[in-house]
Amino acid sequence: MEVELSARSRQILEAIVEDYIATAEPVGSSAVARRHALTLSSATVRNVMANLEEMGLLTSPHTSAGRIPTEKAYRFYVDSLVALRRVSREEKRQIIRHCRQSGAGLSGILKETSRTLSQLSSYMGVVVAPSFTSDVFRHIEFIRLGHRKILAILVSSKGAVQNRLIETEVDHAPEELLRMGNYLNEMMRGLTITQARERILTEMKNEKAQYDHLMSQALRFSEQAVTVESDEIFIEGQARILDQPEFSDAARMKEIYEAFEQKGIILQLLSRCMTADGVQIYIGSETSLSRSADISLITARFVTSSNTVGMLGVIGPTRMGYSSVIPIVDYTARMVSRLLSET
Amino acid sequence: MEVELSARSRQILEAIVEDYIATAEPVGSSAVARRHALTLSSATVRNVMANLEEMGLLTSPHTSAGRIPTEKAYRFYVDSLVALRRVSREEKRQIIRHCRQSGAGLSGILKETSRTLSQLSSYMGVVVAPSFTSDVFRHIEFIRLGHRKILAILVSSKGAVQNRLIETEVDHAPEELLRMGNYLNEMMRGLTITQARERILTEMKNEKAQYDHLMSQALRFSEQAVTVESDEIFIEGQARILDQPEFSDAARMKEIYEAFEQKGIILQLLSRCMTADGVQIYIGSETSLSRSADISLITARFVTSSNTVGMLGVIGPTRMGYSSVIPIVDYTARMVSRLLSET
DNA sequence: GTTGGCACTCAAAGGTGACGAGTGCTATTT
DNA sequence: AAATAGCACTCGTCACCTTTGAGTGCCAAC
Repeated sequence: MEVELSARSRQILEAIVEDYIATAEPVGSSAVARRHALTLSSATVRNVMANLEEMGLLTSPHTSAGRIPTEKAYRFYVDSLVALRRVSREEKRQIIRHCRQSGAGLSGILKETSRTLSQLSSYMGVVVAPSFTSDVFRHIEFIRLGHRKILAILVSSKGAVQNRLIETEVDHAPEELLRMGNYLNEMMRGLTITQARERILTEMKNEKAQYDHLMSQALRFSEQAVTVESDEIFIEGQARILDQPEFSDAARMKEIYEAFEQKGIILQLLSRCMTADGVQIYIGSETSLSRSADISLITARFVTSSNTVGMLGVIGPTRMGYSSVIPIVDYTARMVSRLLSET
Repeated sequence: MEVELSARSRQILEAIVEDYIATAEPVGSSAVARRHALTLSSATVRNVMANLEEMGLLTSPHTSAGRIPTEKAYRFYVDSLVALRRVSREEKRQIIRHCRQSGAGLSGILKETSRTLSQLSSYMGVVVAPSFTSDVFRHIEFIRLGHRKILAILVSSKGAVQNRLIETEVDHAPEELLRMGNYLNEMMRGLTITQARERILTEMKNEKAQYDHLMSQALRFSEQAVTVESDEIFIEGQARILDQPEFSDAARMKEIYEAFEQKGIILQLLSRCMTADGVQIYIGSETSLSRSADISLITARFVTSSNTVGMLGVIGPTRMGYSSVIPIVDYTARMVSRLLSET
């Protein structure tokens, strides 16, 4: 889908896209001629615009309104027109400060990052925690909470913690639990969570384990503990999207909010981005989010020292301030990667 | 603010409130006379309605519309008119099932509860986790994650887990961390988190501790670990509120969503409910949530075996189906209490 | 190739009047 | 004296119309 355009057409298209991003109103030929101090009359611009419309880059909502960029136009815009803004010193400061300040483990950092993204972009921030499964196992522990109830705590080397309540058939003494823990910690040292899980399953079939009651118990408990729940995902700044005029109507918004309550959808979407490096941009239907709502998504992945991969980004209207959001997402991903690699 | 009303006035008021709850439209005199098969003409109803308006229980948006209940009317309605529906067998089944199914510790249960509340009421469900602080301390543990980085894990007897990343000045060997943990676990056995915190602070001034380097380190770490973050709060079903006609306008909704992003506000609100037993109902301005938005809140507290208290409830429009939501909240609170007391 | 001019289109905004739901008052019935 | 029927009145809603103006497309002129 290569688009060939003369320099002038490009210039005009850029002007239209940026105008529309700024105002959310269809932009007319005279507005382009005036605002951009091109040495062109509106009539000429009109001719060019007619061309662009024919090429599927613009549409008019009706005959006597201005024109609106299509998805294709946004695509072209971000691919070859947009002049990326620098991330300002102040923004950098904010990103770094927020990354660091949060005290409460991995979740805390990521949640704070999501909030920062939302603040700086004025759209929604979204962060998907690195999948636990490829993290390296660090520690497992069983704590007796009460009669026949124990809490399993699983810690990865990145500080991600997962805990799970387990009901047991018999009551276990703390010493037993300690021995189980030691046994498992020994067994799973250095493995990733996925590997650990496999190891547990093979061990369970092992003859020796089957005769040692305590060991078989330990294996069964740990099998529950390493079964990973759905990934953590942080979406912040949902209210901000209401500022966008195109979402001021209730039906539209409902669609979006419902999409987001199904966090699974986003997860699926984002998992696609995991493979590629650098900033990824999905415009409108490319997001395969709710059918019609004009949503765009700018994401980048971040990595940790143990090579697990997470995702962060910004969700906003197609009519989004790409020139400033793209660098922010990029920079934030770098910072988070650096922070998480300092282990 | 006692309101004295004749039986007939009460009946009519009830009819109006319920009609309005059902339709969200101002209700007129003839509608009342007809729908309720009272042996009264619309003219008579009009007289009564004029009375009720004088008493501040009704308002008319304009001369020739029907009338709308005021906050005061809702208050009176829930205090002395409403006929509570039974919780249906099916609803009970759902509540119980959802409470139990969730595997992932306390947070999981509470989140699921919030979702269930939202589903059954068709409004928003909200759950505030029992404040950790009055929970009994169970276990503390330090895990070395990497160079000069340790993870502190604090577990309460109810299975609530809090973890915190700590950067240390020197690198600690696992054995040291183990000894610290043992020391602290011994020291804080049987105390509540609050008491444990105090204990730590007094110990830190203790001479003996000041000379034992390891001990003083342990105390400093644990002090960070027991410092409680903001309470956990689960709000589910935010999209549902968009179904309510009175919130179909964007400005209204924005107000609400912003209020909820500031979870602190809700927390403050809910903490008031903690003291009282049974179902609490806050109507409109009583919620002291966003000034104007017509929001009501139905809450009940739940308790755990260790006597910590959490809050759950439903947030909806003032025009809410009180007769069915109140029993649902009540029943859910009882179930959650029972579930959490089974330790 | 660019431009000015002009006829044309169409949504948005404003105005008008019929309609009807609902009220308040009063005279009348029970 | 309480309940009702009747009636004039109010006022928002709806359907319909006109006006306005931004914007287009096309053509003839530069």
